[in-house]
Amino acid sequence: MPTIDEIAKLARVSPTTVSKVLNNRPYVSQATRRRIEHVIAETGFVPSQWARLLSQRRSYILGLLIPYTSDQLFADPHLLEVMRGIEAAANRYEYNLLLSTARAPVEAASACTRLLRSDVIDGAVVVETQDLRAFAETLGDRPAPWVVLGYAPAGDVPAIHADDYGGARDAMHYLINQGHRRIGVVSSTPRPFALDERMRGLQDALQAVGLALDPRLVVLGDFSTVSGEHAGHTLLAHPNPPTAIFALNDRMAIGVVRAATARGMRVPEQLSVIGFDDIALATLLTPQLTTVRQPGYLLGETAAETLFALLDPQLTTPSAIIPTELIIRGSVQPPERG
Amino acid sequence: MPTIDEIAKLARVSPTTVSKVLNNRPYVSQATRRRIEHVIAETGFVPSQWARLLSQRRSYILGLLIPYTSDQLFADPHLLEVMRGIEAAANRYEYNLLLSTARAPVEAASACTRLLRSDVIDGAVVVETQDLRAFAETLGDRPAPWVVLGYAPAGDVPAIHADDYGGARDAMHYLINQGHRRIGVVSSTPRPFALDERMRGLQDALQAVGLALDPRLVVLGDFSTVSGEHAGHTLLAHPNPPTAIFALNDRMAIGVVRAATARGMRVPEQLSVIGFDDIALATLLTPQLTTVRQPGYLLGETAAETLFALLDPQLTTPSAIIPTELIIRGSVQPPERG
DNA sequence: CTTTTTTAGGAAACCGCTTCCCTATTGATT
DNA sequence: AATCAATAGGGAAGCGGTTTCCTAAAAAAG
Repeated sequence: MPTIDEIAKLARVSPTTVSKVLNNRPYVSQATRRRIEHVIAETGFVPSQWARLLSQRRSYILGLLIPYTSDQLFADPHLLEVMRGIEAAANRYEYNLLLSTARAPVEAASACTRLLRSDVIDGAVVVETQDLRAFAETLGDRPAPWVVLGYAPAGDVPAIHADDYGGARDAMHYLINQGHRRIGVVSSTPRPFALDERMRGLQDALQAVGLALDPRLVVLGDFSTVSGEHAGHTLLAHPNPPTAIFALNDRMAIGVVRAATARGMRVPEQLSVIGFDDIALATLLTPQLTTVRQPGYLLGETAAETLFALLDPQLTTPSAIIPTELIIRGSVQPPERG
Repeated sequence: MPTIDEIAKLARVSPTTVSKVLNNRPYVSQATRRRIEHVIAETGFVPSQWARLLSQRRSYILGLLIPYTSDQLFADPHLLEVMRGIEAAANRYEYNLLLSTARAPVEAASACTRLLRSDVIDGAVVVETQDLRAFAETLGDRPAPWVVLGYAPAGDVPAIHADDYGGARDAMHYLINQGHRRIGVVSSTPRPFALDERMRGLQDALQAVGLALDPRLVVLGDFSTVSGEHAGHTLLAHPNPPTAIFALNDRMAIGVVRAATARGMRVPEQLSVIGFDDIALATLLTPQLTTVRQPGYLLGETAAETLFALLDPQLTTPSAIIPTELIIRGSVQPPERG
């Protein structure tokens, strides 16, 4: 690989002049510029990023720090959708994406910390995790700017998340309006802030009509389809089973549907199911899943845009809440008269 | 962010000695080492990657060059599975993954070329693309080592791919054994090498029993579900429609099933459908899709491992062919007597 | 007790590019 | 014709580490 000095020598100019050409700066004559460009094309010279960045202090690399194991990441269609949004935005700014996942949940924080303290990336989108608060504190002096995708641990870092509260409230409201009174909930543990918000939203919807959540009808999963299936069985085995189940994400909702089917129950005739996220799979089921749409692409895009704004010191970047939308499809109907 | 000089000053030593400590080199006394380590911990110092790499010539960043638009990437479950494998392997070697997709198909090659010629990444896994041959030629002198995921354009770059030929041959063989004689094929355009191989495999299976592919029963899609749906309609509208359809990837197979259903046909009773890839969705359909499993995770993992071996100059790394497996589920059965 | 080897540590060059600042030439202004 | 501004280009000092080479002190060998 040639260096700028060799190019300079070949073009019979100084490295300074070559640098000017490389960076489109003025004060180079047409003739010289052309000569240098010709040599560059000839040799296939690509300036060293490292060296360039050492002096320029920009790597044009955006970190995407996902404190999960890669298995968890790739199993989550919603998160992938978010990633797609981030990718698109990064692309628009000619940034590359550096993906960092954790080998084990434990070491997630330290890997993120290292990256944010280092100068490899110009900034990062950090996906919310349990110990984000502790994480934020270990960051120290002057980390690269970052944005959290989820709920912020401290006040000073912008947080981008969907309107989990409103979405869950609307969904529950819809179930109530359809006539359901015994409603099961599949939540999860450990519970990120987003799920707290969803729980709060659905409880408020219940309270608004004088109902309350029966704690025996709340079962915990871990976001996966199989955990939803287990949860479904648990709920349906109840002596007085619910007529509707609200799973706090779509994958678990699919599990619930599967559990119901396995028990010979028909959805939505004998059991209404509602999910959260609106992943692509939701429309491929029969019946198609009624759910709350959380626009993953937009979330990712907004997070990245917020970060890019942050890279420009004079801009202030606010947190953002992305609206959700109730998508009514075929998995909910009024309960049968028993 | 502190620099090595400041650390040196604080620890009352020279930068050289600090560097020794940072890189675990000998010739530093216990006392001095401890003192320096203490200062480093105190200040939260993280050495600059850029600077370090300028002299060390390793970035510990692996490129994943996917010459598609990010939309195409994230729409392809098989490719995501491959990515998961690469991620896992990279993680094992403490490498980070730099994801580079193309904004437009056209500029894919140039972006890849730039990255491979630059020193940002230590090496790359390049997903096969149409113009890979031309691409390989523009690489010039001494690009970073790379591995192609798919079929190699030239002899000297290792290529990792599944046994597309054998998989397609086995699938077709199975259809024939089930008694099918009029078999439709949904291929694609532009056609990567992998699809050539699949076509070759299925044609050989037909020839082995004295049959030939009816060119009127070959329809082209573009890998997407909707294109499969179109293809399905086209094939089924044929005056003498096929009794089985072999879609050369699962997404198109799903489209075919959808088309059949829309026309009031039952799968597999009136139409057998077989796919290729075995994406997760294949088991969620009713009927579950019979398909050829292409182990995406293993493919990705193998590609990454091959690349890491390549990074070590004394090792030679061969290409690899990953076996496929026919997964028999519910979407194929013998044709009805007409 | 001298001589040789090993250990501990530092000075300075270097990695490849950018940038600040300086000089010489050309063109525009008066 | 003299003055001033703009243009073209280069020298050299960083950026933040690593590495080579050197010296002095301590340990081992004779």
